Amino acid sequence: MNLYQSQNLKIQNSLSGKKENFTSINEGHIGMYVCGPTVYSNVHLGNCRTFMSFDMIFRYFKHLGYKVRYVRNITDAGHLVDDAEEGEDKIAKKARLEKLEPMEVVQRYTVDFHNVLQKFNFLPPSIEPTATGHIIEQIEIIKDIIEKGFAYEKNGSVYFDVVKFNKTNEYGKLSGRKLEDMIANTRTLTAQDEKKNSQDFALWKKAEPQHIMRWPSPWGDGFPGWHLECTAMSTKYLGETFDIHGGGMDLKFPHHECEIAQAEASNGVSPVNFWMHANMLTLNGKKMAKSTGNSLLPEEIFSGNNTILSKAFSPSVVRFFMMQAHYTSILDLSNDALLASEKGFNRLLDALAFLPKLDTDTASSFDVKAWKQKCYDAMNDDFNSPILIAQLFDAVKYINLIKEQKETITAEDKTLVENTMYTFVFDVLGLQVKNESQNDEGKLSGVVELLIQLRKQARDNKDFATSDKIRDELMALGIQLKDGKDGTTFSVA
RNA sequence: GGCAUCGUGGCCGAGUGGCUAGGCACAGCUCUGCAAAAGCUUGUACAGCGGUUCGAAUCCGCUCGAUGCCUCCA
Repeated sequence: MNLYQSQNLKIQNSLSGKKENFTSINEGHIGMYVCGPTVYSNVHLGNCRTFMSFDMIFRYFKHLGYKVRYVRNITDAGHLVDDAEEGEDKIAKKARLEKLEPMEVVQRYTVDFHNVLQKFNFLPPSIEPTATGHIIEQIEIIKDIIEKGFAYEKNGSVYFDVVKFNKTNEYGKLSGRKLEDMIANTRTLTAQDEKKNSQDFALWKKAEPQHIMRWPSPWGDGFPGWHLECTAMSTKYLGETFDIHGGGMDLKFPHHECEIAQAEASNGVSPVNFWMHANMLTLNGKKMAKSTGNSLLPEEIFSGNNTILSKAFSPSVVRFFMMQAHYTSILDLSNDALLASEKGFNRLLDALAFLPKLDTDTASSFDVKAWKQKCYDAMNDDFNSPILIAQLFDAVKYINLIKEQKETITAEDKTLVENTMYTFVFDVLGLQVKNESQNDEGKLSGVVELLIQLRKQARDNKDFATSDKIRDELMALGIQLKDGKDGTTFSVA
């Protein structure tokens, strides 16, 4: 029996606005699609939060015993920048500025993206398809939508007829918008002469002569519209209707709304059972976005090379910080919050490291089985990682009290606590024990151990002047000695 | 302007019609030669005003404030 059969998982569905019991379309299997990054610059921390939320979700599904096909695309075809730069997409623009081929830009930032995700300990998705690798599929969908009467061609471009679609379907059901309101409130744009209606969106865009990224199509040379790639790739790899579609909150409208329209127009069925949206990471109370410059790169946090934070933070600390908030809540990044997370995370790791050394007893003074289920209950309630972490700290307290001999644990329960802690901390939350480079650390610890011995001799001889000198001078070098019952340890700041 | 979300103790951040979230900081205690570190213990908060209710921080209304989307964006 698989775990998922005994755990009652609920998921907040953006489509209904409610928390719903989760069942997959095919027993034991889950198809999940998450909108990936546009690779025209370095991935920033805000992007990472969304992917991290879904990484945690992916990990929990796997832990529950589901076979998951997790598809996360790479958008490498670029989108239009704005009307002032009609016909030139983001990737082509950047390429010109940097004197690079568009695919060179794509390659550079795809590599950067993967590097960052690896540092954050992300599991790779099952399939990571690219938009440019699925031009044929996208063209086929456009042809299909035109055939079904929901799109029209104009001057080499193809547009989706939202007004017509809305007569038989409901455009705006995901974002809670009404088409009439949208039309009434649209700002007048300059270059929408080709569109029948302001809310129509491009499925295919004619390429101007200087446009580098271009493909032949039945409507002439051009490139696919903004929303089509996700429909093409999700349908290809997960089917016409699949279990979960995720992405950032900011993609809800228009991107995901358009995806629904395209899929329904083409396949006649609603594409997704559960729409999940991860909320924004803010910096100084504002959304992080590359376009406004209000952003932090992961590398800047790991290195401490930035003007916002007082020190460097490891990927696991950042990950722990993010996991302390629910994925549907806005999370504000600050130095104080990261410092607090770092301390808390270290306390968790310390307890975890001590766990195997605990003495066991004939009885447990703590209901370990009930605690374990509480951990599952937290995750089953729409992946509530902050509650899970609160439960983990309950175990930390318990472990520490056993250490102080104020609580007891049986050998069997100890194993259960160990397994459960490891499962949730490492497998589900994806946290890692800080990995210090072995070579230099080895030498350093040899030297410090020697000084610790000398200090102990001095202390035994009540030569506190010498012992304090060793302690204080090391502290000044950023090496802190920690006196415990079982001797002295140290940590490097 | 339209749509939506949110406003929780010093800070971060869960939750929710009656029952201690948790982390960090602060304080007290234990430990210590003194410290530091570590551990334990404690803290009673839910923007404002009105309403519903036996009971609301939680539901409803209004006000104020913040944010997101409406244009590429995780």
